[in-house]
Amino acid sequence: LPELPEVETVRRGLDHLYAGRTLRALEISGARTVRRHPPEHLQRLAGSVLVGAFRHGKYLLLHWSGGEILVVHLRMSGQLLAAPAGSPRPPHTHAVFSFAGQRELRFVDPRTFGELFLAGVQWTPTPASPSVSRGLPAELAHLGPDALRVGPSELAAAIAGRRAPLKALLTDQRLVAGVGNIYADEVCFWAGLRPQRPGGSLRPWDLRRLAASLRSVLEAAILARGSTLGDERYRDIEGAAGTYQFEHKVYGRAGEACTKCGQTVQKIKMGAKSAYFCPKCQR
DNA sequence: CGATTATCCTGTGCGC
DNA sequence: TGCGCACAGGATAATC
Repeated sequence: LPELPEVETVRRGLDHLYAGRTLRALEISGARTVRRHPPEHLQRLAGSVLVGAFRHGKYLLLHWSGGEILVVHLRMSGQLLAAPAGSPRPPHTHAVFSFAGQRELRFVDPRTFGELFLAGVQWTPTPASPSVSRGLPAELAHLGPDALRVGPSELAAAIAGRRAPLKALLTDQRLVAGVGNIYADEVCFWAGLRPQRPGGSLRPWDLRRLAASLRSVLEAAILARGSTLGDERYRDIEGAAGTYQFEHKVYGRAGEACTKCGQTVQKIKMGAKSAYFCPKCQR
């Protein structure tokens, strides 16, 4: 579910509610929640203060006073929810972080695709290897630049000359980190480009519009605190829905009239995913 | 090298 | 009502 705007909204909530607070205890109950190292390793965070919450693409990075970095990815159905300690826990609560001041942070994830792990935890220590690449933990070194920090020329370089469809390039986290199915479609709409256009077919002005659209769509979506779709799976850390779904131009609007030109919004299959676009506004 | 496909899961909504 | 099936915001490994 969550793409960059939703993850950024959660990040801000984490920073606001938990930065500066001491983690008293943590429980990991989900069998698949921590899979890159033994779940017990997370216990070393107990007693640490959350220094701050950061984000790269769709990954959250929680920095602790002991120097540890807890990486969180919500994948398809994960949520981080703040709650008073002891209040009833929702179904599929796989991890609970208990902070000083009787506040809990729950990791809830029905589909169990989401994960938590401590960055840099190795099965066997590798003394000389640098654990940070481009300022990121080694586990995230494969990610491209964050979609909000990518420059127009950097974006153009990732797309120019590529045969793959524009949407596949935009959602390839190795090229640009943070764009998923919803925002790829919305960015393509604002850029006036069909999602199936080969990257290499884009002209310089197309690439400029694309870079501008990427930024403006993501910024507007963050202002709206993300998109909460019909299944209500995305909620911010305090349980509030986002409102950017009301501003969607094409995503999920197949068969409806384009708000700009009145043409019928089309839905096509691109690989396993659907893509939505306006055949008149997007070429 | 690049594009499809299968996989990990649960929940929901649809057609019959 | 109830059943089976398709589909869902993601990422990655395998396969052609």
